[in-house]
Amino acid sequence: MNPNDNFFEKSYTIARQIPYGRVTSYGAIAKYLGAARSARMVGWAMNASHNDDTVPAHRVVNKQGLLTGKHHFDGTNLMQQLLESEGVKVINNQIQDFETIFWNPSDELE
DNA sequence: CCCCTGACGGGGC
DNA sequence: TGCCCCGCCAGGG
Repeated sequence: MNPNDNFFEKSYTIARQIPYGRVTSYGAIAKYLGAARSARMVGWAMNASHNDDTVPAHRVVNKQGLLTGKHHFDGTNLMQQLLESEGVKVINNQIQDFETIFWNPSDELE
């Protein structure tokens, strides 16, 4: 990855590699980027990615598997709908079998 | 320029 | 196990 890319771009690069039907967390991305304590910035990056439809921001949730960012999508549960359309079960903002579908960039990427 | 907030997470107690 | 506090850093008031 190009080290000259800014934090936002790096976050997008990782997010774009999340496989269909899988999810990861803000912290996992931050950690992979070498900024484990800046998970909030990843959230900020996702917020700024609203214009960029190539970034699957709905596949990024918090470490518990909660859809904490659903309020930032259009409508009330667009984020949940997007996930469910990929086969991800969501009940009361909580992703089911979270540990099973969790995709860790630190494990899958180099 | 200072203060507060936020799609988070870890560590302390 | 759970609550609370603190670091992180970009933006807005």
